[in-house]
Amino acid sequence: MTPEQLSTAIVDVLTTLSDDGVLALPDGVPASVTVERPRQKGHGDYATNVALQLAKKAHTNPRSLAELIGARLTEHDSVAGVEVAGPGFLNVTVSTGAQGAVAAQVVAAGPAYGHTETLAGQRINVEFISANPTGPLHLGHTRWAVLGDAIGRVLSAAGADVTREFYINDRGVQMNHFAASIIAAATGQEKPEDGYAGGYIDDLAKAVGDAVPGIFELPEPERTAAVRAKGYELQLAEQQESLESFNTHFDVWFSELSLHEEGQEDGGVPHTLERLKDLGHVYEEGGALWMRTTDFGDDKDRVLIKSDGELTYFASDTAYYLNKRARGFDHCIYLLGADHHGYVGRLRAMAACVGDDPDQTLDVMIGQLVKILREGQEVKLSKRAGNIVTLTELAEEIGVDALRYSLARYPADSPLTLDIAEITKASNDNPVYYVQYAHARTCAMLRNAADLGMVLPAGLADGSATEFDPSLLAHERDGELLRALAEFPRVVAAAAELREPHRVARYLEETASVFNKWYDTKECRMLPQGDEPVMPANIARMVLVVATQTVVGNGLALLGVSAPERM
RNA sequence: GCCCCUAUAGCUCAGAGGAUAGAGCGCCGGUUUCCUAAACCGGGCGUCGCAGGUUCGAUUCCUGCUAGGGGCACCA
Repeated sequence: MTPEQLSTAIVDVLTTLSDDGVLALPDGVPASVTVERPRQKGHGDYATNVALQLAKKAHTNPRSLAELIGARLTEHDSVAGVEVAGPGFLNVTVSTGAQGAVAAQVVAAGPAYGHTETLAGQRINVEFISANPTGPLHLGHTRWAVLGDAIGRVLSAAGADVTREFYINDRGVQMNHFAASIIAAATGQEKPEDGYAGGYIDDLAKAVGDAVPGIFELPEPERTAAVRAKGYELQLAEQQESLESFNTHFDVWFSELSLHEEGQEDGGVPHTLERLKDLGHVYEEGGALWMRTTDFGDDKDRVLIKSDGELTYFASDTAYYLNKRARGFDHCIYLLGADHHGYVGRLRAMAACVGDDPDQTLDVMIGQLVKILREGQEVKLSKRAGNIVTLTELAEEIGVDALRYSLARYPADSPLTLDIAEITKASNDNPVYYVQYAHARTCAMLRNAADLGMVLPAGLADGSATEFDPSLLAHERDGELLRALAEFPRVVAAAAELREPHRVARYLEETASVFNKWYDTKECRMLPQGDEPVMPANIARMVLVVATQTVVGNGLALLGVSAPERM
């Protein structure tokens, strides 16, 4: 019996009581009730506060209501006992067989276990990183790479239709600075004011020259245009490769420039400006075109076209938003760094200006910045040469799994300090290895089981597995592990709804710990010892181990971290 | 001045309004004729920043303060 099934059982009891006229609920029977794992041993396998919640509405006191519900709930086949405790909690003990059956449910679901339909029907666009294609991705992008990717995976697992999108800022003066910097490096000139520096520019200059011989000898403005195009191409490819090798995948690489091209209907910049004018939210002042975002809570109005005729970044942003909406997305998630939090107000106002309710369609997540310690010293990021910490370097130094996991286990709004020494430690001190080890351990056990000729019972999916007796998982440790595994779908659903993938990581650490304790319990040995024959209890525990392997493997997959079979 | 985030054990941090607030690290001590000891067991650590409020119940929600970080462009 999973917590969801228990919740349903309690709702059924409430419905019965209500139908029988024993209980009067003015607002009707709730669709679901809260079922949680009590922190305290002795408070049952599961507890519900339903009586505390409903007592006032039902004009009774919590304890009497709890007694009433408890009496009926006890009759349920899967419920072994119910106690009323404290101010009116119901502490429920699940029957051994019903609890053990969870293992079969997990194994039957396999890679789909943990997936739900809680966000089914939602089309969600997750935009993250969205760096300028003028340099390598660095530490500042790495956290969003991990979180955005994991949020995408978790949303998909909750049934949403997800598109992960990278917005390429390939338009604007920075692209010309970029080209000028490459040309300066190639021709041995001083780097220009506002230019880009760093060793990667020298490398890029060489690569551009190799790719297009004679490119630096072209006359202007052909030279700048050609260098800009080739440099952009190479730099974008470098970003894409580094993300691919970081196990971070995008469905769409969206060019800002494309918003300005001919033929863009919905979401094209000219079209967007027309639409805004029609909607009456723009005005001219001082030779510039403004959007009246203050009508919708922004601090000040924002410029769309500068007095020199140049379009602002905000004009592209607005067009891009409309473009996403025109592509059918109900929710647009933006992951931005804390240094961009000032954008939240204008993005929301902009959505309101075009007739949307930002509470419904916009989800701007502001992530706090990451500090990194090397040998106890903060690594200072600087745009000056040599002081850039790139995603690729970090992944090489720390390892993709350890880096991803270390960033994924904290909520986005928590400021974060990563100590390189700590997260590169290949030991149980390091949560990533602790979790991966639990997975590797299940694999080792199952290899041994296979050697002994143990096979997983057939028919686990439809409950016809006669060789699996769930009531043999009767040890206290069996119950703890089963309840941990039963939690997984709720954790994934919560992670998706709250856009908090760190919940998956924390859950995995907890589950790995419960599994290791189970493993060290003599009474719960999965393999027969010596020349003992394989008993039904060994088979039952084997199902439990496969279930654990499934959950840990599925959970790591949601974080984009590998689940090794050996370590 | 205005806005956002944060404040929980010595350190790094979890903690969808629930019962006696947790984990890891660090410190001390133990466990292996037994499926991977990258594991497990034991030992102590707290005015949940401060003050009000909502609630049967607040570390959690609201308000005000205090402290730290970040942000307030016709930049990209």
